[in-house]
Amino acid sequence: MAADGTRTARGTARDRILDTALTLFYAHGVRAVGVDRIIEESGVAKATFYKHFPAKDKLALAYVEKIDDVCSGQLHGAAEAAGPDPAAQLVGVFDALTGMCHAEGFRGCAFVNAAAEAEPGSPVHALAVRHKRDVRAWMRRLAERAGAADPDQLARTLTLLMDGVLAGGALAPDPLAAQAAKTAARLLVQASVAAAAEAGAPTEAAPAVASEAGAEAAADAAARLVRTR
Amino acid sequence: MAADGTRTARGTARDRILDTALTLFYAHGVRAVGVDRIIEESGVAKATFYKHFPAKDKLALAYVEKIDDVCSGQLHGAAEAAGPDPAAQLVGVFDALTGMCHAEGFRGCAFVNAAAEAEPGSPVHALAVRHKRDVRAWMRRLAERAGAADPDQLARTLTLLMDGVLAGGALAPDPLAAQAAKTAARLLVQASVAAAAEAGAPTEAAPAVASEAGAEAAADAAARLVRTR
DNA sequence: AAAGTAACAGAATGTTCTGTCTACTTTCAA
DNA sequence: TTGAAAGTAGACAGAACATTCTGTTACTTT
Repeated sequence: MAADGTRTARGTARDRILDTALTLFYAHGVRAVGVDRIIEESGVAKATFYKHFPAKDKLALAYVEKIDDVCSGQLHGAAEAAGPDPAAQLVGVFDALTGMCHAEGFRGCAFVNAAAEAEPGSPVHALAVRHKRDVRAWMRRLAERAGAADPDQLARTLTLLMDGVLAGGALAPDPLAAQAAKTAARLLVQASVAAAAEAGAPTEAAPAVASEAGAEAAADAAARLVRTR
Repeated sequence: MAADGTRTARGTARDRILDTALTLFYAHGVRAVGVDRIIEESGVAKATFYKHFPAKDKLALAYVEKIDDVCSGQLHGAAEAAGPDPAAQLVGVFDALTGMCHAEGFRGCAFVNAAAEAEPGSPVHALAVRHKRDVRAWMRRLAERAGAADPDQLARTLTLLMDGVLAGGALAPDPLAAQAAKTAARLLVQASVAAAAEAGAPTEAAPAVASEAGAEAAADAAARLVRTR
């Protein structure tokens, strides 16, 4: 075995450390897991550990970076799977949440959890902030392309729903939460798109009592909301 | 001073400990704050500390209990301030979130943060779960009294928004988040109530294309959603 | 006046954790 | 073949942390 030199059981020593940290940090929290345990469970020598990660903080940062990659990938994947229509993609994103919530050992949003343990100015916290900002910016672009009346507002609201599913999911393990969020998202997207479809001046128009098109679409969506699933 | 015997600067020794813990635990996390620091900052003797809280875990539990009281009080207060109409109360709850987000040192949902550091079976975690469940049950009752088409679904969706504001607020300090959530909540409540107002059979009716009343209300709300603020 | 209670001050203990250091082994490439 | 690179095993120092223990002060109740 280990025909490729520095690799043992699975992957590089660095990969094993990071994989182990991913599991343990997410399951128990960054502070609750000592380096000794990571070293033992990844089957690596202590010197090797500190060669790759000069301090525990660096490993924590690498952990959040990895989560960033994985999470963004899942969101983008779910959006693409919903087809080419941006409005459908905005709704499709919520399928990724369903997957996350049903994953074995789901324990809420890794960014929120990690940030809860990190000091507000720290690299880990900053990275978590950036991740959330990037997701919202991405959804804002989707909302623009979908022709939403106020892309900023829509993106904000949808990311609130997403955060709610992930964060709240750690406490109230409600399998219907993601479903409810998706249904609400569909309503919000349709209402925003429909309302924009007619109001010529999108910003600060008159009292603007929405006319037929918007009303019908919103009502249609509302009816769907009502019928739960 | 200290005319009442066992009290020193402010309140009982126990109160001072709990107050200090409230501040420090929320600001830095439960694990990050040592008992020594709490003892020092609350100006209490070590023996006194361990007399009131036999272990740090007990203090952590008391901390979450206190947060439970405070938070529930704020939510109920905001609902009452919105007047007697249950639908208005459901929306008014979101005013409490605005207050929380703008409070000095806001760092997200204390329950989510505490749960992130606690093991899933632990008392602290269980209490956080119960809190979220209670809030949702309370909102479900409000939704029932408001005549929502599906109170369960509506309560679920609204609590998702709330969790999103609180949890996400720790990362992306967005002052408009609570506002956006409230706007979306108003839309969702109106849509649900309006849709129920006409469908004789509330559950599994026909395709039920919503008629005037629901359409108008939903559209009105949609228009408001569109105009951001 | 005596006893009881609640608080104070701070030393001492044992565990846990991070990070360093020494010494030996394996692997690949020059 | 030799030597750099990467790894293994584990002892060790030093800090932090939770918890216990000893002894003192002050006020209240009997």
